[in-house]
Amino acid sequence: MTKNQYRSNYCSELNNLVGQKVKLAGWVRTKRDHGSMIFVDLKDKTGVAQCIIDVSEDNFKNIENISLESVISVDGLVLQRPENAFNDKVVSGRVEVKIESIEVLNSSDCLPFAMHQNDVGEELRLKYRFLDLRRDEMQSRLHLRHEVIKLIRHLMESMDFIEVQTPILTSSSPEGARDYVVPSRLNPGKFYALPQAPQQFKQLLMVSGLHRYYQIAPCFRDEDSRADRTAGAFYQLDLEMSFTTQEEVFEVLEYVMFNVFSKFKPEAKIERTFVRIPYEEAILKYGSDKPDLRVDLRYYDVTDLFSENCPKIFEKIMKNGGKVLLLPVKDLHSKSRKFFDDMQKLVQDNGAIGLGYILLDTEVRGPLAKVVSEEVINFIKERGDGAFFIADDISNITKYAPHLIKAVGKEFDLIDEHAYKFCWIVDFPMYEKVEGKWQFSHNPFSMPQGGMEALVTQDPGSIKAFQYDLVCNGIELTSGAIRNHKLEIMYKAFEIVGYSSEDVEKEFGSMINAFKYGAPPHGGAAPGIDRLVMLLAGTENIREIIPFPLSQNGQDLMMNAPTCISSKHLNELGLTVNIDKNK
RNA sequence: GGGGGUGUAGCUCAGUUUGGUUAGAGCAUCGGCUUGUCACGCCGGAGGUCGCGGGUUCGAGUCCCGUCGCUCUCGCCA
Repeated sequence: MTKNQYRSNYCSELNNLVGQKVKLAGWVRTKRDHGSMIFVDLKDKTGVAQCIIDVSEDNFKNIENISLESVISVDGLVLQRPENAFNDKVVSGRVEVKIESIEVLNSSDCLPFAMHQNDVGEELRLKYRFLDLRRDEMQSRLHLRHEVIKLIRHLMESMDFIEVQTPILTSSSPEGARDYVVPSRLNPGKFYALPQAPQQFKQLLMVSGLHRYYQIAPCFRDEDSRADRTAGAFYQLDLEMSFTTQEEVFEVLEYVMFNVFSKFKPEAKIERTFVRIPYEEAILKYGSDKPDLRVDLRYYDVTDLFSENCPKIFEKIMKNGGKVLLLPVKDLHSKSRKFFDDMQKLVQDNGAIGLGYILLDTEVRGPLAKVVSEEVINFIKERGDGAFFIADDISNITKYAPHLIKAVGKEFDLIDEHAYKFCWIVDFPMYEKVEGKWQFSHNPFSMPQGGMEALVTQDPGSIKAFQYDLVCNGIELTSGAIRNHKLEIMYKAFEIVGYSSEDVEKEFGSMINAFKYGAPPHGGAAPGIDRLVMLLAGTENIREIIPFPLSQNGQDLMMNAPTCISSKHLNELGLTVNIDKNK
């Protein structure tokens, strides 16, 4: 502890200083006025110290008017409290400071909300974020975020990764999310884009001969926000390795996640290595490529059991290549009609046509009882005493199947709320068909499994990529890939989605050019830092662990961003604003 | 861009279903009392453009239309 003009000690280190003079500085958290004597709880970074003002002494006239959250510095004597006044809820609760002199360093206006209040509306909290962050709960979130990032840096450096800063002003790229753009004064009419991720830069660093790169990198995507997706900027642990394999990337991230969760969630006892689930299997078992493995339920693909004796209602779906999935549930027959109606409504609200179910108790009951075969009944019997059926296109099933599995899991108490269940989703399809045209289903720079031969000989829909996600509790924490570092394979891969080599060179010129000069095989991933901290903090929305988040509409309610700029400013940039101001 | 929720005192909310006296409560604030409290306590006062604009009505916090903020969500997020 270095003494300075403001303090000699912190509030939580007074227990062994009885009889000594100290100087403390901090915020007036609460005041308790007993007439001739006032208790002041002084709060600093370490905690709270109770200070006493004896108002009968002349030098404290009017001091009872000192407002809450004012910043003060006090000189005083540390005293043992009377035994009946111990407060063991506070570290320094057995001592107190008798104030001898007090200096108001900055007084506070009347507060917009009380510091102990934890039901303040988010709008007000964002407007007064500096006060909101002063609350204990938010302080601990700031500290958690710092500790997580500090540990990550340590872990990455222990594995020979070096941190490199990449540009914030870069060029717009055609694929992906909407860009945030910044007008260029020196190049009127032209715009920078803020990077959606340092994707191309980190690949270029691999070409530069960097062995292992990482960065706590800001990423900017101009898309609508969600509870787990903030507007504006978010942060990734961006990493890339040369001469690497998918397995090696997994090892690195399993090491990071294991250490981070072991430190901050030791009671969760997470696995040292994570289960791998091929994309197709995840979709059929959980209806999702980000399954929440805490829920002890799964679907079964029973399409084949319906190939003969197909009930009429499933006929059309199956003819068009749809699937029939079965969700067996124990004790399902005990549920009321209302529960089934609720589930029906849930899936329909999320795009399902309907929801079938069968109950097996003394007899076979339910809307599908009459139409399914003995074989199906037996299949259910082995796994429960009832089951839900969904029959639909796979692309549609993924919209509601995860909701159903979660709701049923909740109803039957089959969710281990305190667990952290990780899995790798692997073998993502390279392409998907959208409105009759092939598109990259993920990152266009991923290496197709099977390389050039696969691109030339296989149906695009059957080609898998070295593309993987790391999922925890139904949240996509990481996306990554082994990259395509061979130009001829790149051109071919783009050709399938309708890009000529000229198009590719035009859109991704810098990377294409670099790949002509000795690009090593490389790959990496990018875990979302905010989502990781959110998981560790257990908050309902991601803004709780972001110091200064934007609102859902992308506004900073404290700084009043974004704002209009002056016409002089616009002229300098060669811009005219073309919106109806009256609107 | 679509759908849902929400907006009343500085804060958290009641009142809106069924239009009708001066729009209430708790906390905070202000004044008074108070020497062992610790989110101290007791007494009293002040505090309102019911988000904003328009309409219906003798009369609107309440009904209708429009609009804005916040939020959840679908689309979107290679």
